[in-house]
Amino acid sequence: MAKRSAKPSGPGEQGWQAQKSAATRDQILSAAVRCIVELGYSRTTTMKIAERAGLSRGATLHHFPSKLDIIRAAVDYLHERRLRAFRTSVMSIPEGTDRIKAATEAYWAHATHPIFVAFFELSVAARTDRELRKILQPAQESFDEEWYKTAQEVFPEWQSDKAAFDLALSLVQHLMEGIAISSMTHQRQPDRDRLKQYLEDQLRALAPASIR
Amino acid sequence: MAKRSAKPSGPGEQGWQAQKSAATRDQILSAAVRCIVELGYSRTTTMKIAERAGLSRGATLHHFPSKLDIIRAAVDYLHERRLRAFRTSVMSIPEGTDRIKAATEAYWAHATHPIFVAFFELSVAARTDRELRKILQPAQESFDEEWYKTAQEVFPEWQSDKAAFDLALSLVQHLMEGIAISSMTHQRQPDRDRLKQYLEDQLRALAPASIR
DNA sequence: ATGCTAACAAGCAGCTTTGACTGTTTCAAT
DNA sequence: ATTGAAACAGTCAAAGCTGCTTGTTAGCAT
Repeated sequence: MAKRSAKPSGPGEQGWQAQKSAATRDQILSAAVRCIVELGYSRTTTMKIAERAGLSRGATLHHFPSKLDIIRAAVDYLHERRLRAFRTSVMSIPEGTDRIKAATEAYWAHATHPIFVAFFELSVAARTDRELRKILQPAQESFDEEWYKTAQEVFPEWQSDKAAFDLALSLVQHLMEGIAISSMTHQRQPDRDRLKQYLEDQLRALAPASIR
Repeated sequence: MAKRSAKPSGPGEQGWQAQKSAATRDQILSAAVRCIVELGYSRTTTMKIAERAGLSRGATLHHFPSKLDIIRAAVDYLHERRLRAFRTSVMSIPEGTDRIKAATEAYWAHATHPIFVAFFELSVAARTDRELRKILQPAQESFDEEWYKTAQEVFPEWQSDKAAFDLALSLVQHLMEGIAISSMTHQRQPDRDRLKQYLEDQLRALAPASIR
């Protein structure tokens, strides 16, 4: 076998083992998320996760001693990525463009992303699973806060009419998620685009004139 | 033991056994629905169902040879009651009243009813369970049709503007269900009443002047 | 009254999943 | 080089769930 770099551990770098370990951890969590999306939460087993991660079941159990530990880590993993994806997509809205259209598109992209599907699966399972709910709740609340703050940053001049702003956010959130969930469970939804267009129009009506 | 009526089986009546059997069937299905609502679909087992129905597991397996048979029957059971509840609540709207308010209240009552919760649980499970989806799909489609027809009957003069009518129905359905689902998973939703009021206002804007 | 059948009860075998335990290889420090 | 620890792999017992099969009671027809 080829000898690797003799230097064991630089200041910022980590050793081979730690690096490999982190990579494997990510593989496991990624596999767990894929399982949740493809099989649903209840059919997600440690074996299926290991299989998709290309590891033995013993290996995954080495990194995460119990199934719930995987889920716990997967929630953090999902939360981080959801926040990042959402923030970057919203923040990348150019100055002069139609912010309302861009923001609704951003939320729609979020609500149809596999990450959202995974969160949704977990949320539904958490309804009847106290342990899971305890794990999930902080992430949900954190995301809600963050998305509210982000919206405030994108529409600073809307803060003059806080009631309308809050209503608009609620409307976006619940309607978008209603449509997205409906498109997950029922497979057809003929009015999706029309509803999205309608939502945009209504948001414009709620927004101050300066946003239009 | 007291002798029961010697007449074995009148034309419309059924014998003791058949009557008892039907009652037990209903107990089982009712227990199954309670399980789905309280435990979620995946944690609903034949043992838990039997326990809640006050029967042995063997007895339930006598009436429904497999678990999926119970689910199949439970879907029909739910579908029937959902339709009946929805129809009666909508049809009982008095002539002179605010039909839009009454109809939205009716849909809200439907979306927060345990029957809807059960259907929702099943829908989510069906996303990743082909067998269950095959069972559920007809009931879903049937309900969608029925609720569309019912709405047409309640608002006959709205049929002049079919596009607006369809949009309004989609809006009600997706927004209401979005709110309802959100209130199942997240436990708080401060803007629920405000959103409901907003929805009503928007429906009035979509409706022809004759409805107001 | 006497079979016959339906309504239940109870136990058993097989499968799946989980967590723990044991063994093996690879890395890193002395 | 050797020793210790971490990263894996594989096996095992325990528990839960399902469906089948056998046994018991109660209604129904002849």
